[in-house]
Amino acid sequence: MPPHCSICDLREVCFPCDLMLQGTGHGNPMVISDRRIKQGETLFRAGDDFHYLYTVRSGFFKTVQTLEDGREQVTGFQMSGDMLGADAIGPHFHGCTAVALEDSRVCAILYSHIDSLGDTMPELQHRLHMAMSSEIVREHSVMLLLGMMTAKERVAVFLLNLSQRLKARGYSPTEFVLRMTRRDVGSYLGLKLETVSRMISKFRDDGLVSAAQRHIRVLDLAGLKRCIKQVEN
Amino acid sequence: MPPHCSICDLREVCFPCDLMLQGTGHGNPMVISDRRIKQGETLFRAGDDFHYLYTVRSGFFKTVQTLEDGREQVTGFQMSGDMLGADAIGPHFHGCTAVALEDSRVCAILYSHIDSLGDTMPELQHRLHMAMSSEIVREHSVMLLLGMMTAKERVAVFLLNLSQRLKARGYSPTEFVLRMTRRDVGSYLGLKLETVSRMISKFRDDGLVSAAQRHIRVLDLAGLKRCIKQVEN
DNA sequence: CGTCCAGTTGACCTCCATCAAAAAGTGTGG
DNA sequence: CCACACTTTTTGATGGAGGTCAACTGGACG
Repeated sequence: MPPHCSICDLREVCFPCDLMLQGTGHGNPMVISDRRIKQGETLFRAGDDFHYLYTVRSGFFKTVQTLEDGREQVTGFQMSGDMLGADAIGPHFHGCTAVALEDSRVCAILYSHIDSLGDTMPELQHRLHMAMSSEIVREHSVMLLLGMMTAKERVAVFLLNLSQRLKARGYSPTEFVLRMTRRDVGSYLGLKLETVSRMISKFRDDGLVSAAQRHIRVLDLAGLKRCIKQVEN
Repeated sequence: MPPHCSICDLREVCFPCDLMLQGTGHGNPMVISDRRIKQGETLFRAGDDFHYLYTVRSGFFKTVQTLEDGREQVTGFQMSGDMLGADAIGPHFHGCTAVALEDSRVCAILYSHIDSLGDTMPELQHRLHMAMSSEIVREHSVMLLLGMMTAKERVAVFLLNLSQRLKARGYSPTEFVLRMTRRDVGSYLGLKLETVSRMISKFRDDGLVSAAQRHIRVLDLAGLKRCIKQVEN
């Protein structure tokens, strides 16, 4: 497993950072880096035993939660630096399925080692806390979105958030390709795919974005932001 | 601060359990137990500096998240044993406000000590992970509720979930008093208070519950469960 | 006893879901 | 390279679940 954290592009955003370099001393390397997942394949499935936390090295994932009756919802989209699998620490098995939306690479970190390494690497523990806490914060904002926002606002928030995250990773915040279908976007936002399509068309008609299928160009960032918060409650 | 974890009723559900007994060795007690919060008062407010994680000893809280434009949503209800404040670990300040819905008591645990105590108490770290992970799981299920369920299903899920949690704490699962207003319930479920009221009235008309204001008696648990999953998607 | 807030219920309306059809894109095998 | 099948996206027409507005009821409390 060639690439180690010290030379990883994600040192700044990946939660274990380069703390893992020295391994565990148990004879096993703590990080399995550069596991590859092809587009459409799963990193883990709901119900799988929990052993590893993952961080995305490159590529794009969605996590899907399923209800007993078969209904399912996308609970998140993960890109480079994002953590996957933390919801499995409590129950000891994965509650959602992680699907690669393009060919991707991940690092896998053996959780049992993180959990028992507080003594030698207190900083590592703290970073895991930070990552999990951030996930809770993110989910609170999704709850606000799902509970309080109109369809137009939801799609605007989605695009702005994606733009923001791409920018933070050095990509263009104004021109990008969606890796997920309208159905996935709708599922994440609590909308039907037709509604997502309509809202994007509306943004196009209003001159806020230019959109051809999954290729999005944001023309008026401020205008998109103005689409939010125009509802009173 | 008289009551210590070893004699606490919540040993089984409270995440730090009785691991805290010995204090930190820094001269400060690690746990401030039995802090009292009166009905209507806040334990912390959005924007407050983060120092303590809390667990509810007795009473009932709601957490409220606010959007820039003033819209706000209830993101959770917490009862004995539940943790409060974990969303502040990452940002170092609280993102939501915790309001006591009845006179309540909490334990406060100094986070900086948890964070630096991995060496002496690895089990404590793991329990914090578990608690945070469980919160993520819970929020995933709320996302499903907000994104996929009808008003009737949401209210049924809410009542069943409350019943379940009360039962786990030794209270009657079929007869209880809501500590929150219809507006709070609606905010949590992404519904208007009138809709919540209508759904409860409907359950009453269907003989599933008897409800007089906040006093709820569940008459047909199985019937309530059947209200869920009758939607196809 | 009057005030105030929470809760209930009704009438109406709006936003988004649903259903449908066509267009555009993608992949596969001949 | 093209034909064909299949998926994704767009757009229109219609309907329904839940929001909005309003009136009324009933406890709680001074």
